[in-house]
Amino acid sequence: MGFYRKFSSSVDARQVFGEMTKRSLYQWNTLLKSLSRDKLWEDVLCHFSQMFRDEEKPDNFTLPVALKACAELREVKYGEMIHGFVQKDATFGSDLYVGSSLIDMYAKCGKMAEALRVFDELEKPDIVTWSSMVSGFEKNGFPSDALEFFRRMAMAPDVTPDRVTLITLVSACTKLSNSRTGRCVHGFVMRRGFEKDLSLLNSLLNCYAKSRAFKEAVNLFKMMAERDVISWSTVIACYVQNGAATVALRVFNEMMDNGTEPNVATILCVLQACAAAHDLEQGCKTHELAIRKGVETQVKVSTALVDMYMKCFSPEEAYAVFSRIPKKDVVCWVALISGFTSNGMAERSIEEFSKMMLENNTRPDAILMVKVLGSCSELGFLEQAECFHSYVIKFGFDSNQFIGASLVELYSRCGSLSHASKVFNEISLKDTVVWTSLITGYGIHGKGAKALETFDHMVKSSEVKPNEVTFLSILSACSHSGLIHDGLRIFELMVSDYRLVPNPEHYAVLVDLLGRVGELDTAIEITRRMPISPTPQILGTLLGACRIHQNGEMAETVAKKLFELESNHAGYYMLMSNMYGVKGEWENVEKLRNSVKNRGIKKGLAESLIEIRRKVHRFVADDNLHPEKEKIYRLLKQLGLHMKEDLEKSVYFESEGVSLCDSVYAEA
DNA sequence: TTAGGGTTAG
Repeated sequence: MGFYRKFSSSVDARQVFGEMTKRSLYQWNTLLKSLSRDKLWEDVLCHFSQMFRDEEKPDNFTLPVALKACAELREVKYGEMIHGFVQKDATFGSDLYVGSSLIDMYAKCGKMAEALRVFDELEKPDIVTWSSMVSGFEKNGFPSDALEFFRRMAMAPDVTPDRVTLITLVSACTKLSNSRTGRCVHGFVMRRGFEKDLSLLNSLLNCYAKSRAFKEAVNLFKMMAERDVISWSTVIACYVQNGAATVALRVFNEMMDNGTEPNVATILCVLQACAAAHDLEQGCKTHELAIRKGVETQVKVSTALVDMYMKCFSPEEAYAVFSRIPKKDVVCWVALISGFTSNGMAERSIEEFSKMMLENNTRPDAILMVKVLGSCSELGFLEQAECFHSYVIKFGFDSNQFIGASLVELYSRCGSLSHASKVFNEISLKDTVVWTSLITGYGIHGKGAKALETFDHMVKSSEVKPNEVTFLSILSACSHSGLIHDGLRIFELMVSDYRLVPNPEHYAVLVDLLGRVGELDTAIEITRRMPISPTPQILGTLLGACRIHQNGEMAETVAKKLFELESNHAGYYMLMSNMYGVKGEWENVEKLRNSVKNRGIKKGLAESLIEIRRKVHRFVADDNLHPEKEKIYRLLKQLGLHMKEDLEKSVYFESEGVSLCDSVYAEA
């Protein structure tokens, strides 16, 4: 047996090797293999160099191991040296093991031209060398070249793709979001007898999920004979990404009943589902699961928990998790800061941001800055906006388009359209988001004509195209300024010229536009004729319009439908109750309020509370409306309790910012 | 007696 034996670790191998006085080539190879098995790449190269010094000539077994180490360490210079050695010796020229290792080394070091040169010199490449090329293109960000190379391979004689090739290919399709090719590969997989290959099917599942082939993903999952934790997690994430968070949670429970043990990745996507479904109960259960598995303080898990608690309207629980994170990164700060803002606590966001800057061990990035500017814009203090603007310039973020757009939005929300348009004009490369921000700014200040002018300018003088959000902004601007004909024209433009499919929000704005000017019949007609079924948001808007124009009969019809769809949104009940109130139908008011109480509607109340807070903030932020904003703002700090105690009254005044603020002011 | 390519949930 001699030196050869299966070492349980490279430590044993090295020890035995060290004690030897004379080493054969085979013994060198065994040692190198053993080191590579333990991923001790530096040691591999170190011993490989030693081998040269001992004048032992490496053979076709040694070279792949050394090249693998170069690939893993991205040591292209060393790899090139080995390549030089290979070229001097004709015996290596036709060796496919050496060839594929060279290709892989160059590919991993990002040198695809060199990899291709090696490949082209091979007389008869086999499946592994072909696959190495496909994988190289895929890894270096050229997925379409990977597909092209695969096509070349399919034409070559004597090579048949195996499971590794197919997995690489599916990965390329995923990167291209190309579910069509994914489907072809799927067909091939089934025909060639790979239909039971779990990793391959999981890759396909992921490809469908990522390339918006929702139905295909679900169908594939349903017909899989075997599923592992990856299959389940992929499909759960797929449901979440397609807006079906409740289904995602159901699938998760099915997975647990099935006896599949969840892991960190599962926990992460389930937390996302809880956040999207605002399901605090399931969220807490998942939190317990994370604790039991000992992964709660992993920064990704904690971040997902912070996000979940924030989206479930529990900012203090979120903060508790956040404060336990041992190594905070910029992403978890983003979750905290944006979470406070969306809970109507923008001031807290700014405080936390200051803390982060003081701690001085996390560098803000562009995303964080966008969030902070967003928090600032919720508060609406011009001086603070200017301060953050100078910060943005100081740290060199001002060339970022997203930040540019946020600044435009910030200044317009602070009531300074002149600052907003100044920032806008200074942005050299204006993308759709930047244009949209300015249009939105004009819209929220009731400057519909300016918004239309900007929109026209965007369409005529720039190369960027308006998208769904731009249309939502411009439609909303028209609605707020009562520009009904322009609004209808724009809606038509969106559908016929830009071929954009209106989403429920667009229909809601359209209904709002018509509702505001009393065109209730037309609004109803539109909800009947639109290709989607009416959402609570659309019906809610319609109900709001009925209230403005005091059309009780229509309101009751709409409300009936609305309550069927959304039975626990307190705001809609309050809207209806308000209508009855105005007409003095107190019996109906009482009936509705009781039904709210009996249903134990809480989440809806929390949502309304946040909405109200936002509205008050915005109202207070507006310079023109209130010169004493600082004073009121201090009072608003104590708002939480006041609002909760007097919630119904607050909701009652929801759309009249002035009355609401006055009532808060008076109370305090 | 020893050697080469791969992926997937977040």
